[in-house]
Amino acid sequence: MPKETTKSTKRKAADKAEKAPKAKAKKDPKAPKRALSAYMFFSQDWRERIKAENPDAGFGEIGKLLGAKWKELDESEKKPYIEQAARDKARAEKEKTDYDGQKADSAGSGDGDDDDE
DNA sequence: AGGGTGATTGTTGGC
DNA sequence: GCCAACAATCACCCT
Repeated sequence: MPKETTKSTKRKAADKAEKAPKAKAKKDPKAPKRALSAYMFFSQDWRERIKAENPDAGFGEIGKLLGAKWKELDESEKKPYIEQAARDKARAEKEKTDYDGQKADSAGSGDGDDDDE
């Protein structure tokens, strides 16, 4: 039942251990990237507060503290962050839309082929 | 129609 | 430049 909450999929740590010897994994050549998550906006706003209250807090502290606060916040508190996330999502959406469109446009022409190998 | 997978996002701080 | 916990996400593609 691989569908936990944390530490499960996104574990690039173990993946990075694999390290491609030469075959560079390329899902999408110009991957339009995804969108940010509420956490990103939340952290941007809280990071200063966290450090303000924990100037000694390094990464782990801030990370855990941040997440703890995040869950402490109410939906209304996260709402503004979620809204931003939603905004970014729409942005990423258009990104892919255009990416898909431009991709289909150059499809066949074989021009925009970024081969860095 | 449903499943789950992976990829991505941002913070800090040291080497 | 990269990596690490912390969290969300959710678009992506396949069977």
